[in-house]
Amino acid sequence: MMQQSFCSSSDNNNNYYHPFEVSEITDTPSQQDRALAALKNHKEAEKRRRERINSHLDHLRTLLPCNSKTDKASLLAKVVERVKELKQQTSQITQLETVPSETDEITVISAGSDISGEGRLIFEASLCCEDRSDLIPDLIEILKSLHLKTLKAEMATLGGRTRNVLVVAAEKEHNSIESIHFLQNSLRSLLDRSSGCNDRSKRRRGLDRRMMP
Amino acid sequence: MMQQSFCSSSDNNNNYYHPFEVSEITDTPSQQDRALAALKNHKEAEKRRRERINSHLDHLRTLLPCNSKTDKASLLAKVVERVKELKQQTSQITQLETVPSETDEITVISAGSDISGEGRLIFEASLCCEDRSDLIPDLIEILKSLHLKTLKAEMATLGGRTRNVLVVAAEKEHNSIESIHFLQNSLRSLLDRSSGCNDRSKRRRGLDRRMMP
DNA sequence: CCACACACGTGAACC
DNA sequence: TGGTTCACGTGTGTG
Repeated sequence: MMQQSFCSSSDNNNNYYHPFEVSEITDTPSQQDRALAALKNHKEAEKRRRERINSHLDHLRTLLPCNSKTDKASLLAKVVERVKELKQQTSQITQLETVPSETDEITVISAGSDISGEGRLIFEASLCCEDRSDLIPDLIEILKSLHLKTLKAEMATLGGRTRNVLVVAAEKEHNSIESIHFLQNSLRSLLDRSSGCNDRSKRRRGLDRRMMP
Repeated sequence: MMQQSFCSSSDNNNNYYHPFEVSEITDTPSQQDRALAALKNHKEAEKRRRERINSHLDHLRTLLPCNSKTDKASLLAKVVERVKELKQQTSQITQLETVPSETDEITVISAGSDISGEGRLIFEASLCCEDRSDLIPDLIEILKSLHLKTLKAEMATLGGRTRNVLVVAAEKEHNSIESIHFLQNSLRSLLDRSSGCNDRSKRRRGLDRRMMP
């Protein structure tokens, strides 16, 4: 190790004051000094870089379920897993358009947009119809019967109409297309139950109101 | 530098037939062989280790909003931020007890349980009272007026009673204690508006029904 | 002794 | 040019 720094930087020859110390290289003393200083600089900069990286790694160790003795590689592997996991959990929990419209609507779409498909199937179901007090209980019953887990629910009411947007997760063992159709049909029957008791004469109660601004 | 590759891999001295090539070292030829093989092994193992770490770093690069040319250190800094952010987002989006009780209740608690206090203030507000159709719009109006962002809303109705559990976030510039009291008072007035029109004679409509099983 | 993981100093490459 | 980042081979410590 020592010979590295020796032969690379500290070699100096043709020193005017100590000509015998220098033998085979043709650098001037000033060139020597400069090279030496550069090497020292380089060494210190590299050390700072290592410290910066390691400090971030230590920080990550405190954020994950692992002690301070876990490998760098294992730690990074855990980090990768955790980021993927958290990303999937939160990717669908974002802004949705929840303002009720004047026309009844049912939409059920697959929302598994991220690449890592190792999680559950995620759907976004939207139901827009006249408001009624039993709507939510009925909706809950439907989700329960279909074994769907609600990750997020947004509800907005405006002028007697309501829009409910649900992000739901189905277990992996279920078929994606089937689950979508079941949910669509169930919501359709729910909407049919509501029709006939419309009350369009209600005045709008205010401006845009949404659960998640 | 050269002597590294020289003595490590490509050179093969310690030839039994040229013992004089080794002069000042006291190792026997077999010892030399073993040392050389060990060094080669070591070199290769270290390379594998580097590749393992870098492969995880590359994987992380694909998971974050950054190109493939970002620094290791900057990348790790981004990862730290992202994990903290996602952790906070999802730490509060977990199971909550949402079954309505027979007694009216209002609770507002600070839910900023994670150490990193650089995020928004997070509260969990729970309101349990008789169900009425205007409850949700009124609740939305309150959150809007207090500039609170709803991260999660759970609602359950059971036998004409309802429990709403909200996880809300307040901007950093607001005072934590003040926001809690404002929210508590607003919910109290909301509950007062409901009282007087109770309808306890309603039969329970079913068993436990909750939005998020 | 060997397998493993880490820090170090250095040359190369890129602005 | 100098400043910064990377890969490399090596020394060292721990199990």
